Amino acid sequence: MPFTYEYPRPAVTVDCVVFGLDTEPQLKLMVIQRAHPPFAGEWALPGGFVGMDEDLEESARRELKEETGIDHIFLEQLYTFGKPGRDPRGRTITVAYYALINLSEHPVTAASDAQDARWFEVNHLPKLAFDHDQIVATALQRLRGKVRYQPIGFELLPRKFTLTQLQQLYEIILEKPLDKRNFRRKILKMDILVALEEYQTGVPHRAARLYQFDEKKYQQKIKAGFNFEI
Amino acid sequence: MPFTYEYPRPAVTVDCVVFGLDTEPQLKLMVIQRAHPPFAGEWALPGGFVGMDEDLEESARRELKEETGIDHIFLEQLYTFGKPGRDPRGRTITVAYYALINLSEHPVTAASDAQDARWFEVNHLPKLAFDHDQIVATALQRLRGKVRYQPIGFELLPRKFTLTQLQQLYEIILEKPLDKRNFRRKILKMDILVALEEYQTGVPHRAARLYQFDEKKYQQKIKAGFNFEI
DNA sequence: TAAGTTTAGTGTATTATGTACACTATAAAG
DNA sequence: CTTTATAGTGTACATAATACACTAAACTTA
Repeated sequence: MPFTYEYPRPAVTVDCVVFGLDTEPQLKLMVIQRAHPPFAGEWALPGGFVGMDEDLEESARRELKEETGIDHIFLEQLYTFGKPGRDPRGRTITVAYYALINLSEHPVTAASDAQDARWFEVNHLPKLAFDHDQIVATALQRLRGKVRYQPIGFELLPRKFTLTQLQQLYEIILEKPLDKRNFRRKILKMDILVALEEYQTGVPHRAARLYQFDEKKYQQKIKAGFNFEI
Repeated sequence: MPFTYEYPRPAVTVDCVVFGLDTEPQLKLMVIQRAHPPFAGEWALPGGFVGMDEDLEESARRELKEETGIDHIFLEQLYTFGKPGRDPRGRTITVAYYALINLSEHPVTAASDAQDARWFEVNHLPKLAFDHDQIVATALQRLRGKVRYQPIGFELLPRKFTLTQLQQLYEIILEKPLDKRNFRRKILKMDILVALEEYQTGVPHRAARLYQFDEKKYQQKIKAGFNFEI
């Protein structure tokens, strides 16, 4: 049963707001330099057109891989932006996704569509093409809101991490200092971390214990209605 | 600067999940009976195609008005559904919105596109066309999550309401009983309600005081980072 | 090898918030 | 004026949030 009338249709794209964290205590954003008009040479979010037989999230993952080499990461739908005029080529609706990634385990290689792919500190972003500034602002708001009551922050850390790293992550996202003892008590009480018999290496001072996020325990606690507020 | 290549494009629609409440302690959902194929005669969410020069929210409001007569209500973007195959006519991406409405102040009149528009209790919904069941489930989840930390529930009540009505609303949405004294203390402490010098009428027992939601105070408190958890 | 430097790791007292719980007040109906 | 139905109120107890400072361990360097 095909469409009986054909209407003029908006173009549909996906865009990805990819947040990353490495050793520096600064949240970073992945941006690409556009190879083609409009806005050729300017910075923009990785993204592109939705394929006719592709699910939306699938499109987002494909574009991200094509343009930045990033694959297999946490990705969640953010919001859909569709104001007429947001793309000079004509009516375009974009479904925005946001992603979290641990930089030290995911090298980035600019590819095909993009001339260049780079990490910028979220507090020092260049002007972005289209309405991408607004999309990033929305993503930051979502991230800050969500991290407060869902432990998504682990996605930004290596698989094994110290409690100090975890605390710094929360401090960066929430933009406020946290008390070490209170933070540890709270996060350990959630009982979703496994303390490993391993310690940090290569530091010129006492080595910290490593922990791992326990996805299974977390899923169980969710079902039981447990509260993960920080 | 027009598009240089034209791709085949998905169709883009909006769908509205409209929750309503009247005197019965039951959350209701607005559904329409489809006048045309596909799924002619079946129940579905109000919605339709996005106009080429229309913002997404504008489309949602227009469709809602055309199909149900409902206008000027709380409306917020929910999620975008785009799995290939979700519409038998061909690839269709729908941007879903959810709305809250006070039934006693908003009569519903089925119009044009829809044969019939009706309220169903959310716990006794008929099978819905397309993937609309899933969209409703997502909306319910969002409503339950959101009502816990944002006072959006007022949208479901008349402008002037009693604290008992407000409490019942929370009990309906959260599906659990709340303590009267604790509830009142908490909600009044937020200081976003105005106690009126007016009382309920027409009840065969002591009349309850009426309150009004104070939008200005609420906006101020939001800016000050106030917490509205129930 | 002792002293210095740097971060890891730990407990307690105080305050604020959440929770559980039952009676009196008021208005209308009969 | 008694009955019925809902409105409206306070307190004691348990739990959670907050503020705060020292010792432990590992490496560096004199």
